[in-house]
Amino acid sequence: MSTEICADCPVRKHALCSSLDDEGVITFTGLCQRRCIMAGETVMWAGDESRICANLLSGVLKMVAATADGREQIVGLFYPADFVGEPYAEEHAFTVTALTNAELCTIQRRPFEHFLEEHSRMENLLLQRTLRALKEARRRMLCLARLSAGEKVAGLLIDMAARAERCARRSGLNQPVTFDLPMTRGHMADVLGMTIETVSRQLTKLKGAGVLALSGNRTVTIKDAHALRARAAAR
Amino acid sequence: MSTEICADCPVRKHALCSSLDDEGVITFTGLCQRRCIMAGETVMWAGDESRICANLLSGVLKMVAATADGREQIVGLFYPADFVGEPYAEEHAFTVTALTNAELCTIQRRPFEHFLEEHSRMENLLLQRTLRALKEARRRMLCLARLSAGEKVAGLLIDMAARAERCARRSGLNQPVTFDLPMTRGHMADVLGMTIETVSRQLTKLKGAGVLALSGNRTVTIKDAHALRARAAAR
DNA sequence: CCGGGTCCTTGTTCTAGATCAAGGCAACTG
DNA sequence: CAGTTGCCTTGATCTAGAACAAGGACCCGG
Repeated sequence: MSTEICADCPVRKHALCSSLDDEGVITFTGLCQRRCIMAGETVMWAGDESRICANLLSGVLKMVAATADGREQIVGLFYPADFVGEPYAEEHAFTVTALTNAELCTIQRRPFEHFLEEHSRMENLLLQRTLRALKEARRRMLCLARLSAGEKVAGLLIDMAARAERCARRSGLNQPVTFDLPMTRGHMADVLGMTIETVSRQLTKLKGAGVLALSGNRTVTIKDAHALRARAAAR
Repeated sequence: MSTEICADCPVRKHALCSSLDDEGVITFTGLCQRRCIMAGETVMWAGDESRICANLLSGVLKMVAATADGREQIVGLFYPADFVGEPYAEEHAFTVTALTNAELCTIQRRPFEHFLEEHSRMENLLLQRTLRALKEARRRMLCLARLSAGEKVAGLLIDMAARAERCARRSGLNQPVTFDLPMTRGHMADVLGMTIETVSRQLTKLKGAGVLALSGNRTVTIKDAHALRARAAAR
């Protein structure tokens, strides 16, 4: 019965849980609890005690670092099947907030750490994912520090298009030369370390150059992927 | 006999190996090989096959990300007892170069991964370190994207002073209100995502304000730690 | 159909920091 | 010890992008 919660899990093939055998899943499920989150709602607050971790089932979350005087930087985005939380940390270093409505499969941090000890395949998978996240974060450091506004925006569009494409594949759809941005201009600015205005201007420029078409605020069509890639330059 | 290599290991209490029991150490040592590196020498090249990992015994290394056209960003610094390398990755994403003469304890990547499988305490320690490195990288993203030149330099000085202090503690010395920068202005600029000139100007400004004293190019004395902290602002 | 959100675009001005340029100061080298 | 080299400082100028400001498009509730 406790496995039933997993029967309809949209990410059971991709989340951390994919490393578990049937018996492991049953134990794990017993420790988990599903939770729905509304867009804009915060899941973890920087400075709060780190009590829960979670697998993201659906929706998109942002992880935000902030200075004392309120400047903000998005330091990570989470998509379905991603693991969220800070095991082994006493308190959260960052605030995690939903960009869209979302669903989480949560687990208490301590029991989770304990579970890892006894399920080294999951521990190993988490290690591999953490290493990948670290690599990604380091790449982003180069982006934030050294790329121009144009390069940043082009790069982000490519990332988001790739993400959309993968999701489309998964759900069997096709051809996402057109896709919806999962975030506002403001969030794009927060990811790229720029202002809303500059993001907007760069998009307008890409549109003017015939690289993109924009319809509505969120829908983007990549008309010239080659040109877009050229503008992203980096790596 | 193979353990002898560890007998004089300067970091055996702090490196990944500290998670091993005697028998583990013996096995591990058999897989390791010490290697000396000259300042300026590169240990791993971005794009090359990821064949080795290492524990740093002495010296300081930098990890550099670069764009195709040569812009560079230091995305990580490694100090004694730190783990270097990219397990589970087919190729290196970043270039690792010695800032000072250094000594490494290297191990082939594949055998290392295999060893982790069988020594879950080490795997767990690596996981914890990787999580900490990730947190650190994310903090740095905020720094790179949102802090002013003055805040960046003040913050880096505080970090380096703290690092120097810890090393001094370890080796039994005291009072490192005065310490040596482990890097040139150019490296500081590469860490902070700015230019040499701006770093230099910020240091001159701090000196002028009586916060620091500079003697020679590398030696720094923090005269007013409180003021320095105030200038670092962030977090 | 109106009023007030929220989000986005566009124009103008301003500035932090990059870029360009010129020395200064040690430390080596022959 | 004159010359070279590497690293650092300081000054002058330039510019990408921030900051400020205004208005437009869309949506939703009454």
